[in-house]
Amino acid sequence: MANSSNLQVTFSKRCNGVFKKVSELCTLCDAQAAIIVFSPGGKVYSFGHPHVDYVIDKFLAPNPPPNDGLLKFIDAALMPVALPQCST
Amino acid sequence: MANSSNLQVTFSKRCNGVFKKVSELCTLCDAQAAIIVFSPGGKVYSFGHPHVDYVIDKFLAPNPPPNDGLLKFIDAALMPVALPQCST
DNA sequence: CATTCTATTATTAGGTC
DNA sequence: GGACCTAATAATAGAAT
Repeated sequence: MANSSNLQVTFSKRCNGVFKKVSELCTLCDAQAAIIVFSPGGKVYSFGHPHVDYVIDKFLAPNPPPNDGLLKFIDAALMPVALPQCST
Repeated sequence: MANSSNLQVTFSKRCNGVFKKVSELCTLCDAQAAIIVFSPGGKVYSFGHPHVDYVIDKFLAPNPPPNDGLLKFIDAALMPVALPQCST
């Protein structure tokens, strides 16, 4: 593809193509899926089956010990620091 | 497709196809994207550019102002607590 | 931006290994 | 589960609206 206005057109077409593919994957194969796309222009497009948020939640909070990825980071951030002891 | 073992095969093939399409969308169109798929068997497959978590954060935390949602939560978690004063 | 058109290219189901 | 093959189907770039 050539310049940056064609890029936007190509993005539109391919984005539609991907969304269609994801939709087909869900309906034909009985899968649950979510896709989030930020265009070069900054706009966000999303699709999810049964819902985007449902799939994200399921992804972020898996049943067997959820301490992975970002959640692990948050857990670390929430760890209480050792407070200075007050000597009387 | 016929029975349920073929369904698994079809899922594998189509899932790979979708991931390739998403990958192409990112590289060819300079987009940021994340996709999460739960197979009929319950296994999870994910892909994201630059990272799955990055895109999810950006999706969950709308831009204006940048310190929202999860990032805000992390900031709050990192805020120093008021230390008890030591009275002499 | 989205849609339509069309020749070209890529994906897919089904089979086999 | 994967990798490879092939005929049938679908997606895509580019130009125009």
